[in-house]
Amino acid sequence: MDDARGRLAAAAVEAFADNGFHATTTRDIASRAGMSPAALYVHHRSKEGLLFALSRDGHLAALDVVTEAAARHDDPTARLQAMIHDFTQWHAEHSKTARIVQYELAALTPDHLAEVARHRRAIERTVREVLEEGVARGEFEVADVPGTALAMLSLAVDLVRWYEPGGSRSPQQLADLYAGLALRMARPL
Amino acid sequence: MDDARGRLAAAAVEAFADNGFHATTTRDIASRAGMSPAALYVHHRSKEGLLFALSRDGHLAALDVVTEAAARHDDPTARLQAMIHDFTQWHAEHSKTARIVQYELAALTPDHLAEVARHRRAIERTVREVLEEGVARGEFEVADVPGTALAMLSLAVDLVRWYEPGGSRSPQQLADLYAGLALRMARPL
DNA sequence: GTCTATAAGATGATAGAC
DNA sequence: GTCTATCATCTTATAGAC
Repeated sequence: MDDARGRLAAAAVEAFADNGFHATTTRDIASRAGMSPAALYVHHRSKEGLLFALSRDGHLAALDVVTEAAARHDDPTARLQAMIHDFTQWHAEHSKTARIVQYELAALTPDHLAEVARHRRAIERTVREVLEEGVARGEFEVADVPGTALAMLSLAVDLVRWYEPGGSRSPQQLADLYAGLALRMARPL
Repeated sequence: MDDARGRLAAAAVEAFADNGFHATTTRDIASRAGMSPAALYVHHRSKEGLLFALSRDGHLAALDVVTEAAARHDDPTARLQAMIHDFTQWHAEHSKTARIVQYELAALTPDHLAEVARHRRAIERTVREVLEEGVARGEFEVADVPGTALAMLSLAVDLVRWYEPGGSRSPQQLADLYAGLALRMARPL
Protein backbone atom coordinates (compact mmCIF):
# COMPACT_ATOMS: atom_id res chain seq x y z
CA MET A 1 0.00 0.00 0.00
CA ASP A 2 3.05 2.24 -0.15
CA ASP A 3 3.25 2.31 -3.94
CA ALA A 4 1.45 4.99 -5.86
CA ARG A 5 -1.19 2.66 -7.22
CA GLY A 6 -2.07 1.47 -3.73
CA ARG A 7 -2.18 5.02 -2.36
CA LEU A 8 -4.56 6.03 -5.14
CA ALA A 9 -6.76 3.02 -4.41
CA ALA A 10 -6.86 3.77 -0.69
CA ALA A 11 -7.68 7.40 -1.39
CA ALA A 12 -10.44 6.42 -3.81
CA VAL A 13 -12.03 4.04 -1.29
CA GLU A 14 -12.30 6.90 1.20
CA ALA A 15 -13.58 9.40 -1.35
CA PHE A 16 -16.09 7.12 -3.09
CA ALA A 17 -17.40 5.76 0.22
CA ASP A 18 -17.77 9.20 1.80
CA ASN A 19 -19.18 11.15 -1.15
CA GLY A 20 -20.23 8.64 -3.78
CA PHE A 21 -18.66 8.03 -7.18
CA HIS A 22 -20.27 10.91 -9.03
CA ALA A 23 -19.65 13.48 -6.31
CA THR A 24 -15.98 12.51 -6.17
CA THR A 25 -13.56 14.28 -8.51
CA THR A 26 -10.29 12.95 -9.84
CA ARG A 27 -8.67 15.97 -8.20
CA ASP A 28 -10.06 14.88 -4.84
CA ILE A 29 -8.69 11.35 -5.18
CA ALA A 30 -5.29 12.52 -6.39
CA SER A 31 -4.90 15.15 -3.68
CA ARG A 32 -5.84 12.63 -0.94
CA ALA A 33 -3.06 10.45 -2.34
CA GLY A 34 -0.66 13.39 -2.36
CA MET A 35 -0.38 13.48 -6.13
CA SER A 36 -1.41 15.59 -9.09
CA PRO A 37 -4.63 14.78 -10.97
CA ALA A 38 -2.63 13.57 -13.97
CA ALA A 39 -0.93 10.82 -11.95
CA LEU A 40 -4.21 8.95 -11.64
CA TYR A 41 -4.20 8.27 -15.38
CA VAL A 42 -0.76 6.65 -15.26
CA HIS A 43 -2.18 3.91 -13.03
CA HIS A 44 -5.78 3.67 -14.18
CA ARG A 45 -7.46 4.02 -17.55
CA SER A 46 -10.19 6.28 -16.14
CA LYS A 47 -12.08 7.20 -12.99
CA GLU A 48 -14.49 4.35 -13.74
CA GLY A 49 -11.57 1.96 -14.22
CA LEU A 50 -10.39 2.80 -10.72
CA LEU A 51 -13.90 2.23 -9.35
CA PHE A 52 -14.06 -1.14 -11.08
CA ALA A 53 -10.75 -2.28 -9.56
CA LEU A 54 -12.11 -1.48 -6.09
CA SER A 55 -15.53 -3.01 -6.76
CA ARG A 56 -14.13 -6.23 -8.24
CA ASP A 57 -11.64 -6.76 -5.41
CA GLY A 58 -14.37 -6.04 -2.86
CA HIS A 59 -16.78 -8.49 -4.47
CA LEU A 60 -14.12 -11.22 -4.54
CA ALA A 61 -13.29 -10.60 -0.88
CA ALA A 62 -16.96 -10.80 0.14
CA LEU A 63 -17.51 -13.95 -1.89
CA ASP A 64 -14.42 -15.50 -0.32
CA VAL A 65 -15.66 -14.74 3.19
CA VAL A 66 -18.98 -16.49 2.52
CA THR A 67 -17.38 -19.45 0.76
CA GLU A 68 -14.83 -19.99 3.53
CA ALA A 69 -17.50 -19.81 6.24
CA ALA A 70 -19.63 -22.33 4.38
CA ALA A 71 -16.70 -24.71 3.97
CA ARG A 72 -15.94 -24.76 7.70
CA HIS A 73 -19.24 -26.47 8.64
CA ASP A 74 -21.24 -29.42 7.44
CA ASP A 75 -24.43 -28.98 9.45
CA PRO A 76 -26.79 -26.48 7.73
CA THR A 77 -27.58 -24.63 10.96
CA ALA A 78 -23.92 -24.11 11.84
CA ARG A 79 -23.11 -23.29 8.23
CA LEU A 80 -25.83 -20.66 7.86
CA GLN A 81 -24.87 -19.13 11.19
CA ALA A 82 -21.22 -18.85 10.16
CA MET A 83 -22.03 -17.49 6.70
CA ILE A 84 -24.26 -14.66 7.90
CA HIS A 85 -21.96 -13.96 10.84
CA ASP A 86 -18.84 -13.59 8.69
CA PHE A 87 -20.63 -11.78 5.84
CA THR A 88 -21.99 -9.27 8.35
CA GLN A 89 -18.64 -8.86 10.09
CA TRP A 90 -16.90 -8.26 6.76
CA HIS A 91 -19.40 -5.54 5.82
CA ALA A 92 -18.85 -3.78 9.14
CA GLU A 93 -15.06 -4.13 9.22
CA HIS A 94 -14.73 -3.06 5.59
CA SER A 95 -17.69 -0.71 5.55
CA LYS A 96 -16.11 1.77 3.12
CA THR A 97 -15.21 -0.86 0.54
CA ALA A 98 -18.56 -2.55 1.13
CA ARG A 99 -20.36 0.73 0.48
CA ILE A 100 -18.68 0.88 -2.92
CA VAL A 101 -19.50 -2.76 -3.59
CA GLN A 102 -23.18 -2.34 -2.72
CA TYR A 103 -24.00 1.19 -3.85
CA GLU A 104 -21.90 2.04 -6.88
CA LEU A 105 -22.96 -0.62 -9.36
CA ALA A 106 -24.76 1.92 -11.54
CA ALA A 107 -21.53 3.79 -12.24
CA LEU A 108 -19.85 0.74 -13.79
CA THR A 109 -19.68 0.19 -17.56
CA PRO A 110 -21.87 -2.69 -18.85
CA ASP A 111 -18.87 -5.04 -19.18
CA HIS A 112 -17.60 -4.29 -15.69
CA LEU A 113 -21.10 -4.59 -14.22
CA ALA A 114 -21.49 -7.99 -15.86
CA GLU A 115 -18.37 -9.27 -14.14
CA VAL A 116 -19.28 -8.16 -10.62
CA ALA A 117 -22.86 -9.37 -11.15
CA ARG A 118 -21.46 -12.91 -11.54
CA HIS A 119 -19.79 -12.64 -8.14
CA ARG A 120 -23.01 -11.32 -6.62
CA ARG A 121 -25.01 -14.25 -7.98
CA ALA A 122 -22.44 -16.67 -6.56
CA ILE A 123 -22.96 -15.21 -3.09
CA GLU A 124 -26.75 -15.47 -3.37
CA ARG A 125 -26.52 -19.03 -4.67
CA THR A 126 -24.42 -20.10 -1.68
CA VAL A 127 -27.06 -18.85 0.75
CA ARG A 128 -29.91 -20.44 -1.21
CA GLU A 129 -28.08 -23.76 -1.20
CA VAL A 130 -27.61 -23.87 2.56
CA LEU A 131 -31.30 -23.07 3.02
CA GLU A 132 -32.32 -25.82 0.57
CA GLU A 133 -30.18 -28.36 2.36
CA GLY A 134 -31.47 -27.31 5.78
CA VAL A 135 -35.04 -27.72 4.55
CA ALA A 136 -34.24 -31.13 3.06
CA ARG A 137 -32.74 -32.28 6.37
CA GLY A 138 -35.66 -30.92 8.37
CA GLU A 139 -33.49 -28.39 10.22
CA PHE A 140 -35.16 -25.40 8.52
CA GLU A 141 -38.70 -24.50 7.59
CA VAL A 142 -38.60 -21.90 4.81
CA ALA A 143 -41.51 -21.32 2.46
CA ASP A 144 -39.71 -18.95 0.04
CA VAL A 145 -36.03 -19.92 -0.16
CA PRO A 146 -34.84 -17.31 -2.71
CA GLY A 147 -36.75 -14.52 -0.96
CA THR A 148 -35.49 -15.51 2.49
CA ALA A 149 -31.90 -15.74 1.21
CA LEU A 150 -32.26 -12.23 -0.18
CA ALA A 151 -33.62 -10.99 3.17
CA MET A 152 -30.70 -12.49 5.11
CA LEU A 153 -28.17 -10.84 2.82
CA SER A 154 -30.11 -7.57 3.06
CA LEU A 155 -29.35 -7.34 6.76
CA ALA A 156 -25.59 -7.17 6.15
CA VAL A 157 -25.85 -5.12 2.97
CA ASP A 158 -28.02 -2.47 4.56
CA LEU A 159 -25.65 -2.01 7.48
CA VAL A 160 -23.20 -0.15 5.23
CA ARG A 161 -25.84 2.56 4.77
CA TRP A 162 -25.64 3.64 8.43
CA TYR A 163 -22.62 1.91 10.02
CA GLU A 164 -19.76 4.02 11.31
CA PRO A 165 -16.62 2.56 12.92
CA GLY A 166 -16.49 3.33 16.62
CA GLY A 167 -20.27 3.43 16.95
CA SER A 168 -22.27 1.73 19.68
CA ARG A 169 -22.07 -1.71 18.06
CA SER A 170 -18.87 -3.57 17.20
CA PRO A 171 -18.60 -5.64 14.02
CA GLN A 172 -18.65 -8.77 16.20
CA GLN A 173 -21.80 -7.72 18.03
CA LEU A 174 -23.58 -6.94 14.77
CA ALA A 175 -22.41 -10.24 13.29
CA ASP A 176 -23.75 -12.16 16.30
CA LEU A 177 -27.05 -10.27 16.18
CA TYR A 178 -27.69 -10.78 12.46
CA ALA A 179 -26.54 -14.41 12.47
CA GLY A 180 -29.02 -15.06 15.27
CA LEU A 181 -31.80 -13.30 13.39
CA ALA A 182 -31.03 -15.34 10.27
CA LEU A 183 -31.37 -18.57 12.27
CA ARG A 184 -34.70 -17.35 13.61
CA MET A 185 -35.85 -16.69 10.03
CA ALA A 186 -35.07 -20.30 9.06
CA ARG A 187 -35.89 -22.25 12.23
CA PRO A 188 -39.02 -24.48 12.16
CA LEU A 189 -42.04 -22.85 13.76
CA MET B 1 -49.59 16.62 -11.48
CA ASP B 2 -50.48 18.68 -14.55
CA ASP B 3 -48.98 21.92 -13.25
CA ALA B 4 -45.36 22.74 -14.03
CA ARG B 5 -44.19 22.25 -10.47
CA GLY B 6 -45.71 18.78 -10.34
CA ARG B 7 -44.26 17.83 -13.72
CA LEU B 8 -40.80 18.90 -12.55
CA ALA B 9 -41.19 16.88 -9.35
CA ALA B 10 -42.28 13.78 -11.25
CA ALA B 11 -39.39 14.16 -13.68
CA ALA B 12 -36.93 14.60 -10.82
CA VAL B 13 -38.16 11.46 -9.04
CA GLU B 14 -37.46 9.42 -12.16
CA ALA B 15 -34.09 11.04 -12.81
CA PHE B 16 -32.80 10.95 -9.22
CA ALA B 17 -34.00 7.37 -8.69
CA ASP B 18 -32.52 6.08 -11.95
CA ASN B 19 -29.19 7.92 -11.93
CA GLY B 20 -28.70 9.36 -8.47
CA PHE B 21 -28.72 13.02 -7.46
CA HIS B 22 -25.18 13.87 -8.50
CA ALA B 23 -25.37 12.12 -11.86
CA THR B 24 -28.60 13.96 -12.68
CA THR B 25 -28.36 17.34 -14.39
CA THR B 26 -30.87 20.15 -14.20
CA ARG B 27 -31.06 19.92 -17.99
CA ASP B 28 -32.10 16.26 -17.68
CA ILE B 29 -34.87 17.04 -15.19
CA ALA B 30 -36.15 19.99 -17.22
CA SER B 31 -36.15 18.13 -20.52
CA ARG B 32 -38.03 15.17 -18.97
CA ALA B 33 -40.64 17.70 -17.85
CA GLY B 34 -40.74 19.25 -21.31
CA MET B 35 -39.29 22.57 -20.17
CA SER B 36 -36.13 24.63 -20.46
CA PRO B 37 -33.43 24.39 -17.76
CA ALA B 38 -34.28 27.88 -16.54
CA ALA B 39 -37.89 26.91 -15.72
CA LEU B 40 -36.67 24.71 -12.85
CA TYR B 41 -35.48 27.80 -10.97
CA VAL B 42 -38.88 29.46 -11.13
CA HIS B 43 -40.33 26.64 -9.05
CA HIS B 44 -37.37 25.60 -6.90
CA ARG B 45 -34.53 27.52 -5.30
CA SER B 46 -31.91 25.01 -6.47
CA LYS B 47 -31.39 21.40 -7.53
CA GLU B 48 -30.93 20.51 -3.87
CA GLY B 49 -34.14 22.34 -2.98
CA LEU B 50 -36.02 20.13 -5.41
CA LEU B 51 -34.40 17.03 -3.90
CA PHE B 52 -35.40 18.14 -0.42
CA ALA B 53 -39.03 18.60 -1.44
CA LEU B 54 -39.12 15.02 -2.73
CA SER B 55 -37.22 13.61 0.25
CA ARG B 56 -39.35 15.39 2.85
CA ASP B 57 -42.65 14.34 1.21
CA GLY B 58 -41.38 10.77 0.90
CA HIS B 59 -40.30 10.63 4.54
CA LEU B 60 -43.67 11.96 5.70
CA ALA B 61 -45.51 9.40 3.56
CA ALA B 62 -43.41 6.53 4.93
CA LEU B 63 -43.88 7.70 8.50
CA ASP B 64 -47.63 7.99 7.91
CA VAL B 65 -47.82 4.43 6.58
CA VAL B 66 -46.10 3.04 9.69
CA THR B 67 -48.13 5.19 12.10
CA GLU B 68 -51.43 4.23 10.48
CA ALA B 69 -50.57 0.53 10.54
CA ALA B 70 -49.64 0.73 14.21
CA ALA B 71 -52.86 2.53 15.06
CA ARG B 72 -55.03 -0.19 13.48
CA HIS B 73 -54.00 -2.89 15.98
CA ASP B 74 -53.68 -3.18 19.73
CA ASP B 75 -51.98 -6.56 20.01
CA PRO B 76 -48.18 -6.26 19.55
CA THR B 77 -47.99 -9.25 17.23
CA ALA B 78 -50.69 -7.96 14.91
CA ARG B 79 -49.30 -4.44 15.14
CA LEU B 80 -45.73 -5.43 14.23
CA GLN B 81 -47.00 -7.60 11.39
CA ALA B 82 -49.05 -4.71 9.96
CA MET B 83 -46.24 -2.18 10.38
CA ILE B 84 -43.60 -4.22 8.55
CA HIS B 85 -46.14 -5.35 5.95
CA ASP B 86 -47.25 -1.83 5.07
CA PHE B 87 -43.76 -0.31 5.32
CA THR B 88 -42.47 -2.97 2.92
CA GLN B 89 -45.39 -2.56 0.55
CA TRP B 90 -44.89 1.20 0.47
CA HIS B 91 -41.21 0.82 -0.40
CA ALA B 92 -42.05 -1.55 -3.26
CA GLU B 93 -44.99 0.44 -4.61
CA HIS B 94 -43.11 3.73 -4.38
CA SER B 95 -39.66 2.31 -5.06
CA LYS B 96 -38.41 5.37 -6.95
CA THR B 97 -39.39 7.82 -4.25
CA ALA B 98 -38.16 5.38 -1.61
CA ARG B 99 -34.78 5.17 -3.33
CA ILE B 100 -34.46 8.94 -2.99
CA VAL B 101 -35.59 8.79 0.64
CA GLN B 102 -33.10 6.07 1.56
CA TYR B 103 -30.06 6.81 -0.63
CA GLU B 104 -29.82 10.55 -1.18
CA LEU B 105 -29.47 11.86 2.37
CA ALA B 106 -25.84 12.86 1.79
CA ALA B 107 -26.85 15.34 -0.91
CA LEU B 108 -29.06 17.36 1.46
CA THR B 109 -27.89 20.55 3.18
CA PRO B 110 -27.35 20.21 6.95
CA ASP B 111 -30.65 21.98 7.72
CA HIS B 112 -32.63 19.82 5.34
CA LEU B 113 -30.91 16.66 6.57
CA ALA B 114 -31.78 17.57 10.15
CA GLU B 115 -35.48 17.77 9.26
CA VAL B 116 -35.72 14.41 7.50
CA ALA B 117 -33.59 12.82 10.24
CA ARG B 118 -36.37 13.67 12.70
CA HIS B 119 -38.87 11.76 10.58
CA ARG B 120 -36.47 8.80 10.31
CA ARG B 121 -36.06 8.64 14.08
CA ALA B 122 -39.85 8.71 14.50
CA ILE B 123 -40.16 5.63 12.30
CA GLU B 124 -37.45 3.76 14.23
CA ARG B 125 -39.01 4.73 17.56
CA THR B 126 -42.38 3.32 16.49
CA VAL B 127 -40.84 -0.07 15.73
CA ARG B 128 -38.82 -0.11 18.94
CA GLU B 129 -41.97 0.66 20.94
CA VAL B 130 -43.98 -2.21 19.54
CA LEU B 131 -41.07 -4.57 20.28
CA GLU B 132 -40.80 -3.27 23.86
CA GLU B 133 -44.51 -3.77 24.44
CA GLY B 134 -44.44 -7.24 22.92
CA VAL B 135 -41.58 -8.21 25.21
CA ALA B 136 -43.39 -6.75 28.23
CA ARG B 137 -46.52 -8.76 27.41
CA GLY B 138 -44.53 -11.95 26.79
CA GLU B 139 -45.49 -12.13 23.13
CA PHE B 140 -41.92 -11.44 21.95
CA GLU B 141 -38.48 -12.54 23.04
CA VAL B 142 -35.95 -9.97 21.80
CA ALA B 143 -32.52 -9.57 23.38
CA ASP B 144 -31.49 -6.42 21.48
CA VAL B 145 -34.58 -4.30 20.80
CA PRO B 146 -32.91 -1.34 18.98
CA GLY B 147 -30.78 -3.66 16.86
CA THR B 148 -33.69 -5.90 15.96
CA ALA B 149 -35.84 -2.89 15.06
CA LEU B 150 -33.07 -1.70 12.77
CA ALA B 151 -32.86 -5.13 11.15
CA MET B 152 -36.60 -5.25 10.47
CA LEU B 153 -36.53 -1.85 8.82
CA SER B 154 -33.43 -2.89 6.84
CA LEU B 155 -35.44 -5.54 5.04
CA ALA B 156 -37.79 -2.98 3.51
CA VAL B 157 -35.13 -0.32 3.01
CA ASP B 158 -32.78 -2.66 1.17
CA LEU B 159 -35.48 -3.75 -1.24
CA VAL B 160 -35.26 -0.41 -3.05
CA ARG B 161 -31.68 -1.28 -4.02
CA TRP B 162 -32.78 -4.16 -6.28
CA TYR B 163 -36.59 -3.95 -6.69
CA GLU B 164 -38.04 -3.31 -10.13
CA PRO B 165 -41.78 -3.04 -10.81
CA GLY B 166 -43.04 -6.00 -12.82
CA GLY B 167 -40.41 -8.34 -11.37
CA SER B 168 -41.07 -11.83 -10.06
CA ARG B 169 -42.40 -10.61 -6.72
CA SER B 170 -45.35 -8.25 -6.24
CA PRO B 171 -45.34 -5.60 -3.51
CA GLN B 172 -47.96 -7.66 -1.66
CA GLN B 173 -45.89 -10.85 -1.82
CA LEU B 174 -42.80 -9.05 -0.56
CA ALA B 175 -44.82 -7.41 2.20
CA ASP B 176 -46.19 -10.78 3.32
CA LEU B 177 -42.73 -12.35 3.21
CA TYR B 178 -40.96 -9.65 5.21
CA ALA B 179 -43.79 -9.26 7.74
CA GLY B 180 -43.57 -13.00 8.36
CA LEU B 181 -39.79 -12.83 8.76
CA ALA B 182 -40.13 -9.94 11.21
CA LEU B 183 -42.51 -12.01 13.35
CA ARG B 184 -40.01 -14.89 13.29
CA MET B 185 -37.31 -12.47 14.48
CA ALA B 186 -39.41 -11.49 17.50
CA ARG B 187 -41.23 -14.73 18.36
CA PRO B 188 -40.20 -16.52 21.57
CA LEU B 189 -37.78 -19.41 20.95
C1' DG C 1 6.33 8.41 -13.11
C1' DT C 2 5.47 12.77 -11.80
C1' DC C 3 4.63 17.33 -12.73
C1' DT C 4 2.35 21.92 -14.90
C1' DA C 5 -0.65 23.48 -18.20
C1' DT C 6 -4.55 23.08 -20.80
C1' DA C 7 -7.88 21.18 -23.97
C1' DA C 8 -12.79 20.23 -24.65
C1' DG C 9 -16.93 19.95 -22.86
C1' DA C 10 -20.48 19.87 -19.16
C1' DT C 11 -22.61 21.99 -15.09
C1' DG C 12 -25.62 24.89 -11.81
C1' DA C 13 -27.53 29.01 -11.95
C1' DT C 14 -28.84 33.80 -13.79
C1' DA C 15 -30.19 37.86 -17.05
C1' DG C 16 -33.32 39.76 -19.76
C1' DA C 17 -36.68 39.40 -23.79
C1' DC C 18 -41.44 38.15 -24.53
C1' DG D 1 -43.93 31.71 -16.36
C1' DT D 2 -41.40 30.35 -20.14
C1' DC D 3 -37.96 31.01 -23.26
C1' DT D 4 -32.92 31.80 -25.41
C1' DA D 5 -28.49 33.01 -24.36
C1' DT D 6 -24.87 33.06 -21.44
C1' DC D 7 -21.77 33.37 -17.27
C1' DA D 8 -18.50 31.46 -14.26
C1' DT D 9 -16.91 27.48 -12.81
C1' DC D 10 -15.82 22.80 -12.66
C1' DT D 11 -15.01 18.28 -14.87
C1' DT D 12 -12.40 14.29 -17.02
C1' DA D 13 -8.71 13.49 -19.48
C1' DT D 14 -4.43 14.52 -22.30
C1' DA D 15 0.12 16.81 -23.94
C1' DG D 16 4.57 17.57 -23.21
C1' DA D 17 8.49 19.08 -20.05
C1' DC D 18 11.55 17.04 -16.62
